[in-house]
Amino acid sequence: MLWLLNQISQFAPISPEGQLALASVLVRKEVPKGYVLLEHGKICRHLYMLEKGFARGYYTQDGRDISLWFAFEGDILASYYSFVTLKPSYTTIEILEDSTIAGVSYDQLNELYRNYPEFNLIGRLMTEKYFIELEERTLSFQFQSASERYHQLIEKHPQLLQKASLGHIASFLGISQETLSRIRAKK
Amino acid sequence: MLWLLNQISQFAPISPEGQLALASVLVRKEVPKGYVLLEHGKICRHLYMLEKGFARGYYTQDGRDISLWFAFEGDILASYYSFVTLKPSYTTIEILEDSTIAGVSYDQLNELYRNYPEFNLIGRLMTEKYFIELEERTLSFQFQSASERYHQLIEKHPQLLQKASLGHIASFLGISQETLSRIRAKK
DNA sequence: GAGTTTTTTTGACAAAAGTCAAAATCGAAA
DNA sequence: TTTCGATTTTGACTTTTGTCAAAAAAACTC
Repeated sequence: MLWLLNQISQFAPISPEGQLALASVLVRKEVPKGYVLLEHGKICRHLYMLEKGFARGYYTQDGRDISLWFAFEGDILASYYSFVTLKPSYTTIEILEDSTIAGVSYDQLNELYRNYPEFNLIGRLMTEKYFIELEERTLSFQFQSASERYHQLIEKHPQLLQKASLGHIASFLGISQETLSRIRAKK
Repeated sequence: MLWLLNQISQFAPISPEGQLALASVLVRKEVPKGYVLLEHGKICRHLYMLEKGFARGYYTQDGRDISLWFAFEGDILASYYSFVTLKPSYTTIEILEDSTIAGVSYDQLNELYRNYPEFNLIGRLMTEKYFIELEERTLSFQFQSASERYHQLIEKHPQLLQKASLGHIASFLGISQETLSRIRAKK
């Protein structure tokens, strides 16, 4: 429990009452490798943070799946889109390593927002953070070649090579697995 | 003034006091076509909304500029990245049609956030909205061909063809102008 | 450790997109 | 209207990436 409070209060300090209220609704779970946290087509009703482990989100298109993101420790596990709009998620969330997750349900979070407005500040700052990260990713598609995107990704997350398959990484970069293999081959 | 209050309160109702406070710090400006609202390298210290007119944000790379977004009425004009982090903006914001803009400065907005916490809710909801739009754009790069991206863009914003040059649109789609021209040629 | 399954790499070819240069078209100004 | 300048299109060619199939390598199971 403490861990998540700690993570969140890095965005903005939380009052003791807020901390208590959050702690009382927090859910903490151990989930095994292969577990599907959110299924395509279902509504995302929980906002989890990955305390320990590894996961990814992906779309399915014409039978093949395309990675949207990888989650490391401290990252959010949710379909923002579905969680915010309460519409069915396009994303499937798959646990890739035995993990510990902690989070709150949609209803509970909105209770928190209502009763402890300070959480709106945190919510805003976290959303801003993820917005900026996503912006960077969008720009990488617009500006960089596949090879540049790959090398930059590996530089930022060297662990990724141990944790995810090349197929997962290739689809994340928006290229075929063969192209990624060739990028890796040269130099 | 009323217009902007109206727009914003679509995200969440604002108390009369909040409305007054916002109104008292709002800036409203007429800016001519060609005006540069934010220069690359400068810190974005204002959050404007486009009341009327048309604008775009772009990066410059190797002498050529690449459109990041187009802004229609009701859209935000700012470099989120720079505004949130107070680091120099990579984006340049250019007014493409005589426009009316309305907004607040960084300091004033943070005063509002501090004195009227309800604005954090609005800030969060607006950021969420833009996050989801950006997510869609990112996916389009990962999933769709240039041709699909083009047709979808035009379907969503038919006015764009009247307002922006093909060069601007091509760079927004992440392709060369010649490729866009050829996409348009076939059917 | 042999055999099976999955992942990764390689080869051959096709399709998509980029580049450079020139031509055609469009629009505003004289 | 004519002209100048910018935008858009077209042509020829190159580079990048995709696809399908097969081979090689790695990981897993018994």
